[in-house]
Amino acid sequence: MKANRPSAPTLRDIAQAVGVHTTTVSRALNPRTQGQVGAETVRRVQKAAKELGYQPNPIALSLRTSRSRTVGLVIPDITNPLFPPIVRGIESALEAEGYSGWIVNTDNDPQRERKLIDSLRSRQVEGLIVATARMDHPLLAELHASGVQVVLINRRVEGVDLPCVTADDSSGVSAAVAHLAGLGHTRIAHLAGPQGTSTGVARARAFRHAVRDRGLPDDPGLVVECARWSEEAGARAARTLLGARSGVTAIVAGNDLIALGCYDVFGERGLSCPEDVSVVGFNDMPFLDKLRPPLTTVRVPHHDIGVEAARMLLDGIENPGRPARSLLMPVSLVVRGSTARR
Amino acid sequence: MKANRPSAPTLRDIAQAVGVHTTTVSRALNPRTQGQVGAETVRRVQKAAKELGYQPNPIALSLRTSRSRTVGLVIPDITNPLFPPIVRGIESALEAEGYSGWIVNTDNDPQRERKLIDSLRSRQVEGLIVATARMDHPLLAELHASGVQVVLINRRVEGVDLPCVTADDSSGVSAAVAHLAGLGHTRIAHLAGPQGTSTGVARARAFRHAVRDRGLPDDPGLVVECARWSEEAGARAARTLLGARSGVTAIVAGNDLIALGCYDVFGERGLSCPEDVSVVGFNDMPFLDKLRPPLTTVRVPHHDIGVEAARMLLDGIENPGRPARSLLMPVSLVVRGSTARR
DNA sequence: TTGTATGCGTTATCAT
DNA sequence: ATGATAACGCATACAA
Repeated sequence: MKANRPSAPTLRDIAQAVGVHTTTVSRALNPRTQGQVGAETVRRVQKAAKELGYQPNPIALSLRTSRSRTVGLVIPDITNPLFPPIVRGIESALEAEGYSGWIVNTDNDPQRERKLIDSLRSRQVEGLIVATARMDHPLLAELHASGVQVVLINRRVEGVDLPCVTADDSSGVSAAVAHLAGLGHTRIAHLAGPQGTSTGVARARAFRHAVRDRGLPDDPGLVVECARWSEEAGARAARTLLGARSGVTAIVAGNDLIALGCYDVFGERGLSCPEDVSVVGFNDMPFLDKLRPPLTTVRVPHHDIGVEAARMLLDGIENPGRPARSLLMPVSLVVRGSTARR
Repeated sequence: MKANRPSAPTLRDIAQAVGVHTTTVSRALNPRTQGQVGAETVRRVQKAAKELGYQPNPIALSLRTSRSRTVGLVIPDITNPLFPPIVRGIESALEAEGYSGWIVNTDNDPQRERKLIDSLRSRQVEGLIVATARMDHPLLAELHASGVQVVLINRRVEGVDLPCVTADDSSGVSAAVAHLAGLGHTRIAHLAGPQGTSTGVARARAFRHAVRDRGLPDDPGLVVECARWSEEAGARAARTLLGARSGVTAIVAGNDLIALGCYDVFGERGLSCPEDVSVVGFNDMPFLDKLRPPLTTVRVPHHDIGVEAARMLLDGIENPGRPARSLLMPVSLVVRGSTARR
């Protein structure tokens, strides 16, 4: 036997209960239009609404208004420990304004990304927070051109003036290099993130600057690009770097996962960290303090990045046409056990 | 200047282009009703639809049909590394059937949970996958009673016959105890998860059975309950356990986070693992192999749990009234460095 | 085989 | 201050 599920009460139900027209109920319940309705009527409508347990139907509302109080969260993969804290930050800021977020995972597949964003748009999301930007990203340029509200996190796009919230990559890398130089390291290498991403480029550039500023060798062989921001790609690049017998004693990894890839290669080659080689990561993802050895890394305020990105997006939704801002979030070096005096 | 964003084409646009009525277009595009339309008309309609880039409007569709091809994912906190793989599993199974999932984080707050589930329901989700079940959970009982499709993961609810997908806790704990006993440990303790959750109870019960079956002491002092499934709660319980000077040489932790709490306490007390005390976790969350020491744990097929839960839910949606099944997913012990011979 | 009419729940635009 | 009407995009009972 099917459960007897009474369908949710509508404006019409309230109207009937109170003895007024649905239009009046709508106005009485909408703070913006409440003034148009008699005070006594408002009172009775609100009472009835509460008694019936009225909840506005967001779907009907969307259909009518073409809005949804919803934004899309476009990330590569929620399985990357970087993203959950950002997502929570985003959602807490959205929630404060009565919005909510819809998460999609693109797996860095442009086709999939396009499909998912289409689906998001067909659901009338009012904006997009995008963490998958590549430097050359036609889809984002397209969206921007067609007036879709977009905020980028962690990444930028070349030649498109999109608002973004990123970590201060330059300061972070610089602090890492300073730390290693202070420990007496002179041949410092960089396992760079993919150079198709602005973050990869920014960190690599910052690395070269930092190294040069200290009068250390800016040998091209000391920078190896990783194909992806992953442990495996990091390991591959670390093998190249370490195979070249370049006398490297310290590595600035593009991010924590790449640093983990280094750990794997140290294991393979019988190198010990930090005795033989020091490593610094980037991001400070969870549980890094419990690794063997605990990873020295650059802490990034993920939650805050999410909060700021959400605020920026809501701001753009409310004030379209406002010029794009870029927010640089402060980072800090967290010294743990993976770095030691040379 | 506002971008000229042409609104998405509707059935009406196609109808106009082809010169038929919207009804005909609707039928021609709907596989189920295509037979009612002339083959030639179908062809022309489909051609026009493709040319115009028609995408059905899911909101209008929802309003009309009270469905949404959407399900709600109710989890405590996406920041817990346990959940992302499950979420991905769920989404891949949903995607295959044209469904998608909407994630909400309850933070284990019943008020918040109710609010979020209300919001999900008002968005016409066709079902719920719930990971936040407590043994006594009136809200879930309510939902079940009112005919909402629900599938539980990781947890069960007492006295309510809800379908669920869980790890085989009993086998996992049993394997952990067998492993430790095989290493010569006799005083084995259990840091149990919250006893308000079925998982906490199941693992604790399995622990006592396993210990007794081997003729080892089933001392009540050897089981300490953690207030939450967290590192901090695990540490607190570990302090209690280790403070009691009970001669414990091995610990079966309720889950990996609790095991990490043990690591913290070992650090505080100058105990070394596995020399002084062995620890086994549960779940095999990411990066455990890189801890100091690498954590021996019970691997749970998170992705598969997600896949099965989603399939079960879709099955329930398509065939309401089908009896609830409980699916037990196989686990396996992963031996690493946190356990050693006594 | 195709078209007409209606309604899902809401709000905007009129009119009263 | 309130009501009547229409429309958002779609699917369906009914008519032709």
